[in-house]
Amino acid sequence: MTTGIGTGRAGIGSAPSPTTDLGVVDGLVQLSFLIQSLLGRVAAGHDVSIVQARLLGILRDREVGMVELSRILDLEKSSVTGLVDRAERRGLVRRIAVPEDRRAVRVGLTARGRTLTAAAAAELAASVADLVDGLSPAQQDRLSRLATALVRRGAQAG
Amino acid sequence: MTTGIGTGRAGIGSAPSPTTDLGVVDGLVQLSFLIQSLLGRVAAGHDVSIVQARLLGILRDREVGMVELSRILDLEKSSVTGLVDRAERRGLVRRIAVPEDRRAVRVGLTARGRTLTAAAAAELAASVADLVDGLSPAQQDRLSRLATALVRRGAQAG
DNA sequence: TATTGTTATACTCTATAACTATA
DNA sequence: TATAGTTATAGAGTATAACAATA
Repeated sequence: MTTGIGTGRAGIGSAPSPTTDLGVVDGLVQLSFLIQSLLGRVAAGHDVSIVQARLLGILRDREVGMVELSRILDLEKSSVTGLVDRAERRGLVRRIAVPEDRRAVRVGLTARGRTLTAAAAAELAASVADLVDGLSPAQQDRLSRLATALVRRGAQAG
Repeated sequence: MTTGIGTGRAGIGSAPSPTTDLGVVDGLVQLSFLIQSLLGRVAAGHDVSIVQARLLGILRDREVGMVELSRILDLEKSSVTGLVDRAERRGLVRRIAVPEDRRAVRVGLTARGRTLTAAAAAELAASVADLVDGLSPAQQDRLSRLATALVRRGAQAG
């Protein structure tokens, strides 16, 4: 990967032999870039950015208000306004008025957005599956558990 | 995390009990967002973006030409020009002429860039270490090996 | 001709500050 | 007053296309 980020104890500069373990810090950091790269390619194949893909993914099974979107995406409200504007302009999402609160809107997928999201999710799954298919089923299972544990812990810590 | 990205088989919508395994696809995707989030916070603490931090990390132990940077970062040459321009304007990197090839430049860290990079790398290491400190040493070791294997495979597949 | 790098242009993404409308 | 959301503005990040200089 040669991302160059991490502690550098096992970076590309220092004898990158195939048997050198990266360590947990560099390993996780470089793995995150690799997964983001896969995600970026899948998204680009549908002419959307990673952020747009993330927005679509969030909306897959629910309609979400702007404030909640900004919390989930960790973005300012105004950034979400622009994000949704651009997605709406491209016919992927729509703003839906909330009868009970006339200040609020909920954002939901259009039919086109739903189609794109389903296709991209399937491609991403295939792409990641391809990445891990060199691991044994037991290793894949361990990896899945470890990733799940970290994600849960990360969700707590914020 | 509720990133919403992945297959959705174990997404936030479907009974997010603490015992549900995310599966290897969603687990890796959500983990990648978590790590990137940690990285983004560390970088932001030094007033740089993730991309800028990545650039600095690459330059930690070598000087690199623009074309090679664009290959490593997977960006167009013109994007790298802008990236290096901004980093240079902030005194973090400098362009160094190459005597043997008067078209070329090599980009290297300034003293200030080096200081920032060392501090940020240490903070990132601490941040990731904190994330994984709930895992047993054996689990951390397994995780490190699995991440390393995937990164190596990803580097091959491109 | 090929390679290295920059410039011009146009978009997306993001934050800050100020604003409107509704609660 | 507080909340939901937008607008205005400025800057970072990115790609495409065209370019200059050197190999």
